[in-house]
Amino acid sequence: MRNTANYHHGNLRNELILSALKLLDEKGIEGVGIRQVAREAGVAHSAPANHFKNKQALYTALAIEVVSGLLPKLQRKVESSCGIDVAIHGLCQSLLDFALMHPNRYSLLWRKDCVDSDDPDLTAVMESLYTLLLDVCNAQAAEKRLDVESLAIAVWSMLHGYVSLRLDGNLAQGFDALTGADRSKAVVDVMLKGLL
Amino acid sequence: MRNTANYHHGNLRNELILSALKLLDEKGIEGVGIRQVAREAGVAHSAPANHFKNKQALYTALAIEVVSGLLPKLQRKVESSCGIDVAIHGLCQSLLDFALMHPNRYSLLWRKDCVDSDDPDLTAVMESLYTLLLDVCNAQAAEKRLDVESLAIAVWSMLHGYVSLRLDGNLAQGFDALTGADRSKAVVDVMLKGLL
DNA sequence: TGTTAATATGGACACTGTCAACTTTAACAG
DNA sequence: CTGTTAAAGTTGACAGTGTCCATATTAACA
Repeated sequence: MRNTANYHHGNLRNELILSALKLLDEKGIEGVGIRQVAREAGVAHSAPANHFKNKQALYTALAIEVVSGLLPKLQRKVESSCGIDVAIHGLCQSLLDFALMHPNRYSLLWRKDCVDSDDPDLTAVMESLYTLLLDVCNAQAAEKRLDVESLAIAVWSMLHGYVSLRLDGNLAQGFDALTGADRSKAVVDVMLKGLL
Repeated sequence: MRNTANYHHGNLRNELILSALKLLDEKGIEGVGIRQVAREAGVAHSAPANHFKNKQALYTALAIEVVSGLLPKLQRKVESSCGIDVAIHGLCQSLLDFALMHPNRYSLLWRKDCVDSDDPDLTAVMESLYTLLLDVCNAQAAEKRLDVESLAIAVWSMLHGYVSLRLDGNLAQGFDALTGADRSKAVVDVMLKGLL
């Protein structure tokens, strides 16, 4: 389970995921095919079949890898924030940063035509994400007498929507005409100020 | 340019788009291939090449068709609303209804890996959509002393985000715990109440 | 040391998008 | 009315894909 040079690779599954991640970052999900991943990893075109029964299974494992990399960053950000307002802002900003830095990784998470949404491991990490958001919204919801879930969904919708529009190129990166602030900061501010 | 039965079809381009639309509704964008569309229309696998130089070009024409069908509905809704608040709510609700009724059509519009975002005809209809939103936001923005664009982007982000999450199956269709209203209505209310 | 199961290989199959050569027909000039 | 031309349809081919199968190699273990 350690060597890399022989017939039996020993760690191919992980290496395939890393190759897939590289291809994802470089060319988007369309550039991640089973055969291409195999080429990138230097193995035969049919080797991945031993570790992923499907292309969908490969994509699912890739999505899990992405979320697993994102989750601790967000958790650290929330924990290091003092004050609930700061925590929400920090969470939103961190997710925005991640999405702009790794657009293809972020996009994959919502491609239900690629990923197996019913996979228990994937749903587990996704629920961790959602739980993180719920915790941050809890205090606010009580104070404002709102249903926690409705509030969380509202925050999550705003953020996800803005990120998606940015990534799809429908929004230019501009500046708020009144405040002069960077638009993404301005929009997040406008949205959160309204809700909180 | 009239007959449909002969070697020269006369109206194949439109018929191909209709076939593509049918396949899109039934199986999602993955089910819309050049050969499948040709089969659905009952022509040879290479006939579409005379009308669409690319698969991307076919998708782009399909997206234009979708937006062209959506746009007048929204315009009618806005015009028939008295009061700017009602207009915004109506616009949001109408778009939400459309997206939930034709999820695959809505999703296609944001698949920049499928569609040619630089196509002049597509950008034209998309800008019509955005202009509609800007108009509706204008009065509100002046009153609240906000940058029109930041406000419009915020509204648009919220709505698009919520719709996307719903369509991706990440949100169950539930009810607000406090008001008992349908969740989608509750969330739209929460978001708009905050902003307006 | 011999057996077994895991894992990698190469070949095959149906399917795809795209291209090229060909056929049919509509449109139009004379 | 006729002959030419270009548009619009056809078939055939090609490389690339995901998936399955039989085979070969080797790690683990009795």
